Formats: sequence, structure tokens, C-alpha cells
Amino acid sequence: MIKKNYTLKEIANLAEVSRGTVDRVIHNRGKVSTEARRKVEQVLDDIDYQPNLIAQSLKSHKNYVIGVLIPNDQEGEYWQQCAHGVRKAEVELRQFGISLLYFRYTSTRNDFEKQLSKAINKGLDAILMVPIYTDSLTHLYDRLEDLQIPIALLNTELTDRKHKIFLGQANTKSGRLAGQLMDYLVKDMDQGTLLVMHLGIKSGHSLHLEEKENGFKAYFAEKYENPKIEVVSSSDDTAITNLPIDLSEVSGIFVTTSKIHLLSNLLKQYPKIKTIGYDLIPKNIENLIKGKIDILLNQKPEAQAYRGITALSDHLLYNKDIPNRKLFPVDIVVSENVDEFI
Amino acid sequence: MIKKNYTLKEIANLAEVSRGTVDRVIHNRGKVSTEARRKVEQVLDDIDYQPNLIAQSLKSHKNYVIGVLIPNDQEGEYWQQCAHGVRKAEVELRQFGISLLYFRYTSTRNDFEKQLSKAINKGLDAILMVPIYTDSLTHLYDRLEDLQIPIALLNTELTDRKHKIFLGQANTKSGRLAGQLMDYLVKDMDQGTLLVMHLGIKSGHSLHLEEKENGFKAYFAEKYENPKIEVVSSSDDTAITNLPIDLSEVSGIFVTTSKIHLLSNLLKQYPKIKTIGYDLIPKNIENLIKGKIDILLNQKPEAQAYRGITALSDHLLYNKDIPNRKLFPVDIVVSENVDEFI
DNA sequence: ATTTAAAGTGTTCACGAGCACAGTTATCAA
DNA sequence: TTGATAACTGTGCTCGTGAACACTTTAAAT
Repeated sequence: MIKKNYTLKEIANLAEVSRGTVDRVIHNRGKVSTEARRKVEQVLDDIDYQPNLIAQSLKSHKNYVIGVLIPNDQEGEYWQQCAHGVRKAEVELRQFGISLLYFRYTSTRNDFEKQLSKAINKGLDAILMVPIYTDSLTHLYDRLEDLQIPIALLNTELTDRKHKIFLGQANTKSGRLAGQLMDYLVKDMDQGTLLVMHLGIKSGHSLHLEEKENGFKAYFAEKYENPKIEVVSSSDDTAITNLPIDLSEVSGIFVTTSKIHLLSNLLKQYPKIKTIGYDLIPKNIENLIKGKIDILLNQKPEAQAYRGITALSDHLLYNKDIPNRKLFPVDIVVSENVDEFI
Repeated sequence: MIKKNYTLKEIANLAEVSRGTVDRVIHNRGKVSTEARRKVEQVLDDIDYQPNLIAQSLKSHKNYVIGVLIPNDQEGEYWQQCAHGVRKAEVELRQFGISLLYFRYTSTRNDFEKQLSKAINKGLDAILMVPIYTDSLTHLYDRLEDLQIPIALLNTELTDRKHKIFLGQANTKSGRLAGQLMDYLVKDMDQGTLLVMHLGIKSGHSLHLEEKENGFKAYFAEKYENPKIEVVSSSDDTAITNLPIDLSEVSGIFVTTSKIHLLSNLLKQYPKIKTIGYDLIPKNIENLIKGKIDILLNQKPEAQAYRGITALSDHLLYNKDIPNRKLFPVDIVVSENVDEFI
């Protein structure tokens, strides 16, 4: 039995009333006699009416504007990928009356604040953003919440906020996964130390890095008696020449950011060290193919951004509710499958 | 600058002709004077016209029927997942005038032939199928090609056929990937033999398993001098008790089908053997979590089937051309990330 | 010069849903 | 019983596109 989609007209015929009455019953608008309501609901029960979204959206064609508040391309390849996903959604959604307004920022408190203020004052219908300085700029986030603008968040989650959807990873879980993979990679776990490195981090957004670190540690804590794990943080490249322990004692390095490529020169001298990092940016891919990096975890910034925009527009156009979060599993990328992701 | 979508009417106004003429220019139907054509094309160049797919599809609302020819649920969990993807597409596409007609078969030559004949005679607008007995049933596949019905193929590719799209994996590549992962897993590659097992295969569709095997071997052939790899095939469970070599000499097992769970009892006695298999079916997941299986490669039957249906309907509804193939990267699944896939 | 076909152009309806409005019944007070 | 008001119901327009149709202009043939 082929399932059919009934139209209001067909329902009206079946119920022996007019199109308008069916419409009123379905949307609870206007007055309907109990007799007419009964007949219509009877038919409705039988046929499982699904309104034609096509016709619906054709009719009620508003123009919505979604603001896009993400770091600009100069801030790194990662954000270019992110922007790419946004643009993909943009061209697909244009004909549905969705347009985007970009507020690209440089990752400083000042510029971010400026761009966010600008966006807020534009009267946007929704916003996709990568929030930074979430602690010191609460007044702006409060303002956003007051305006009841639906927000899609990438990378960092604003907790306890309404009208938002977070797109990203379960960071702790991702750290645990890195732990297991490192466990697979390192031949003899009893000798040698593991190194967790937070490279190239800027102040104001490093919470998710700690989660990754904790997940990584948790995995080993559960599996081994006395896992030897050291942690290094650095905002520039200094940590690389100035390490707490000698690299000859290190069996594996887990870099929680996309900056694992900064280690490539150093690793030349220690080919036995196993390495796991994040993100498919060109320099990392290059090192993966060369064998200097063993595993990259792909956080799929493109897919995240794309889904962020589509979730917002589904909400605006079809009134679908937005889930609080949409977590993407990371792709595990090694040299033998990297070309399937680029 | 917010991008706008122009309508035929607006274009007609700008070009100072009627809507009908604009339509004729855009679709090359009917006669248009060179003067009118020039004016319209001038405007078209300026504004980058994108037809409103919403209105387009609302107007030309045919009812298309896509046949779905896949093994029935009793043939295994894998096909249930496949059917699940089909169903997901079905509910989404119903309102676009797409309906599905199911021809589920049991994997015998007889039943498949019967179902396929039935499908062909239904006068379908498109077909999604998992083809089997591709060699002995060429007359039916020829018939399909003659009818010029667009076909989406899962699992097995029919080469040199027109109007088809293949959804699946690059099998050789997937075998190479398994090789690299096995290399990561096995601590000492110099001692111990690797086992490639084709378990639970039925005759008539095992080409892709050989490709996986070849990819696996190719990886090790390139990396090691004299890799020790043995191959075992079996259509039932006999191979499991009747092996060519002693399992105590085996360091890793790569099962090319979803039947790796059949080994679980055997593996209890040899916990050191590393194992890689395919597909997230419940029994495999259970063994993965228990640690009896180290890595599962997820072929995403659900996503494949979903994309197969949407590719066909995009073609029917919007006349988009269907690509020859859409290859999906396999997910690498270990116990620490398995819950993100279920 | 008049007929006739072809070429070119504009108008109209339909698709399905939403909404405004006109039109039709029912209800009650005078 | 009439008039007025409320309750209810049906019709028609709109969105943007495709396609059929009707109409006007041009060109060729008689």
C-alpha cells in the first residue's frame, strides 16, 4: 500500500465541508460547529494528515537573516573550514528566504565584543557563533538571551542559556578515545611517559581542552596502575623547546589543539614517539601522510557549521524545535584513509 | 550585501518583457525574438537567477514511485539498518510526492529473480537495489538498462551500466585501512601470522570481499619484507573449528564480513589475538565493548541507503544528475567511541 | 492586396496552504 | 415576526513556476 499525502481539499471533500473549515479545525483558528469539527477530525484520524511543507513555505515567505559570528580566516585553517560549511548552507538556503550576515572577528576580547554588539543591534532572526570570553562578557550573552534570539553555538557551550543549540564534540569522551588509541599505538605502556600538550591556546577559551585532557587521563587511570602522564600548556611555541621532561623518555604525545604540526621538526629526532592530534588542516595532513603524526581526530568543523545553520533555519521556516545539542562523533583519521576526508 | 532571490516576474519587469518570455529564454522552449532574448539575458547576467525550487516542485507535482529491492530483515541486522535508512528517507520525501514500493527478498537466486522481475513489471520511476547474482542474471539487468530506469546500487557495483549510482565503500582502500590499523594493534609484527577470514558468505556476491583482502595484503606487502598472511573462506561456521594454522601462532584476525562475532567463543582462549571486523550489528558491538573485538569498521548501511533514495529523488524531482558513485569513508569504531554511533 | 501560416508575446490556470473577507445560517431580543 | 448580532462556512486571492492557450505581429504565398 503506497502512502499518500492528502491535501486540505481532499480532506474537505471526504468530510463534506469546505477547505476553510478543515483549515480552522487543524489550526484551531476561528469558530467551527461541533458537527463539522467531528466530521473533520474523523477523517483526520483515518488518514494521518501531513501538511505540505512545500506549499506552506511558498506561501508564508518571509525573509530571515541569520548572523554568523565566527573568527575570520586569518585565525587559522580551522575557521576556514567552518566558514566553508556556513557557505554551503547559505547557497542551499537562499531560495528558502534565508540570508546570512557575517561578523567575522579576530580572536581578541575587544574585536569580539565589538562584532557581537554590532550583531545584536542588527535585529537578527538568529545567530550562529563561536563564543569566546564567555566569563567576562556575560552582559552581552545576557542581552542575547533577553532578545530570545535562537543561537547556535560552535566549539564552546554556554550553559544554562535558553534558545540555544550547541554543535560540537563530547570533549571528555574525545579525550578518552585519544587515550584508547594511544594505548593501541604504544607498544609497551610500562616504560615511557605520555605527554598531553595544549599548544597555541589563547586565554579565554580553553575549557574544552581541559576536558580532553581529563578524558585522556581518565582512560589510563582506569586501565593502568600508575600511568605516567605529563601536561604542558603554551600560548606560543616556547613549550616546544622548553619541556619538563626529556623527549627520549616520552612514548606518546597527545596534542589537544590543531597545532600538532608545530612539533614536526622536533619529532624528526624521535621517530618512535607516537602522536595523536586534532583537525585536518593542511600542515597536519602533510605530517600524517609523512608518518610523523599517527592519528588525527577530525572534529568536522564544516559539518558542525552546516548543521548549525540548517538547524536554525528549520526552526525559522518550519517552526521545528531546536535540540539543545547535537554532538558529532570525531572521525579517526590515519594515513590510509585521510584522502577520503579531503 | 544580502543576496536576494529574484523571481521570474521581477526579471520580466527589469527586462521589460512578459514573464512568459523570460520563462522561454531560461528553458529554451518556444520562439523568442533576438531582441527580447538579448534583454533577458542581459538581466540574467546581472542578477544570477536561481529558480525557486519550492515553487517549482509545488507546481510539477507528479507522484513518483521508487522500488526498493533489498534483502529482508531476516537476512541479518545489516539489512535492518539499511531498511532503516530507507524508511527515514521515505517519511521525509513523502510530501514531495515520492513513494516507495518494497520488494524484500531472501538471498536466493530464485527469490531475487522473482522480486526483481516483479519490480521491473511495475513500471517504477527508479529503483534502489542490492544486486546479487550479477553474473547469472544479466538478462534482467539488461532489461533494466533498456528501460532507462535510474538505479541506485548498494554493496555491489554493476559496472558499465547507464543511469546508475553506486553507494558504498572503496573496498580495496578499506582493506588497506584495516591493514594499517592491524599494524597499529599488533605489538610485534615479526612473529605471528595474520589471518584474513571471509565468514558466512553466500555464493554470488563475494567480489567486494576479495577487494578488501587484496587491500589488506597490499598494505603489508608494501611495508614488510615477508608478511605472513593466511586466508580462510567459509559459507557456514565450519572454518572456525577447522583452521589451516594453529591459533596460538596467530597475532591478528581481519574478518571481511559482519560475522566476526562468530569467533567470540574461540577468541576467549586467545585473548592476545587482535581483531578487526565490519559492521555495527548488536553481537559485534557487544564483543567490542567486552574487548574481544578491538576495532569495527562501520560501513554505514543506513547512510548509504538514505543517500541512495535522496539521490534518486533529487533526480526525479529536480532533474539533478546522479553521480556514478558516492563513496562513504568507513567509521573506525572502538569501545571508547562506539556509543556515539548507536 | 489579400489570405495564411509562422513567429513572437502576453495571459491564465494550476499546484497546496494560509488568510482575509464575504456570504450564510442560527440565536435571541424587541 | 422582524431585525440585529453572533456563529459559522465557503470563496478567492496570494506565493513562484510551468504549461497551455489566446492573441498580435510579421513574412511569405497567392
